[in-house]
Amino acid sequence: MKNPNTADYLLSHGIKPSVHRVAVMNFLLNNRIHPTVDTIYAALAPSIRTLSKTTVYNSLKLFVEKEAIQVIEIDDKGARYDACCDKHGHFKCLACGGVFDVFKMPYLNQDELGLSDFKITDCQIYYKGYCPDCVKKEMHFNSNN
Amino acid sequence: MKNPNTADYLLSHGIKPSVHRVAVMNFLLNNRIHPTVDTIYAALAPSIRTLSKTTVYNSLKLFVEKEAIQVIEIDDKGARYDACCDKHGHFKCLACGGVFDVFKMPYLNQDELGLSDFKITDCQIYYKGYCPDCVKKEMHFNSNN
DNA sequence: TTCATATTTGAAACTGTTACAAAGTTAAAT
DNA sequence: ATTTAACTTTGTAACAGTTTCAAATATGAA
Ligand SMILES: [Mn+2]
Ligand SMILES: [Mn+2]
Ligand SMILES: [Zn+2]
Ligand SMILES: [Zn+2]
Repeated sequence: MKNPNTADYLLSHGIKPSVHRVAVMNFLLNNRIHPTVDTIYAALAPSIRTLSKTTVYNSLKLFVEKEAIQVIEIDDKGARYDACCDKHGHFKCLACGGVFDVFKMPYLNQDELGLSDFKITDCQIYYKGYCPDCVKKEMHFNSNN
Repeated sequence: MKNPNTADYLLSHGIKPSVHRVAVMNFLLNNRIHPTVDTIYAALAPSIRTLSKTTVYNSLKLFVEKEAIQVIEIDDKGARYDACCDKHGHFKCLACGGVFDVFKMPYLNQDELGLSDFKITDCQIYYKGYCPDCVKKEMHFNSNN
């Protein structure tokens, strides 16, 4: 499970690859589901008995700072983390809570947007609604997620 | 201050125009600054001595449900509220906290996005960075807002 | 005035996240 | 091997924004 590529990936972003950090990064690289902190912690805690949730928070925050991953703050139900740093949008299903990539994005030019005099450091595009599976199942009225 | 147009606006969205609701809606209509709950409460409390922050929360939630306003959840520092329900993006300055409208948006077609089988109910576009004023003042390293 | 209904309040609960001091780990220098 | 300094991790408590809820208040029709 301790993929050597994962340690190299962290090193290439100036992150010291501790055992816990490698485990968290590895999970993100191998589970492209935009997991929450709780999902990551729940998945890793059984096999890493000494892992604390604070360490998951610490690691993810560090990864984001070092631009090894990106964070998706699509609602106030818990941030999602994405090992893919390419510019892309996200769709969140209000029924099942799943987060889907939206890679086919229109080209956005800073001048065309009327933001010539701004310094843009980040752009996030969020869609919400119901995913194909939930549309089929008519699961249109769920509450949480 | 009790603008009759504001009561009519609420009524047209199926909202009973109580004194407090009219005050909150009125503030949003006359202050297009994407205010937070705290900003609204701080502005109204002096003149409406009996106003509670919970009522501001209640009113805004109702307005959003009835689609009389829209909510901008651009970060976890407090939701912003916008009397303009037209589809547009927002830019938040990381230095001064100001939220700016981005009306010149590219056209986004559901099929072109690869979301043909999804049911899209909402789309939000968020930019972050530094506004022209803060770029000039080189206020690039503020913490809060 | 009475009654039913709707609104508002204030306090407490809740959620995701952060701060922090103490404890543990690592590895270079001695 | 031992010391030392720097870094990592932990667990708890604090924090911020928001929601819940029962009690209090207001509204308005009969
Ligand atoms: Mn993604
Ligand atoms: Mn706006
Ligand atoms: Zn779904
Ligand atoms: Zn600014």
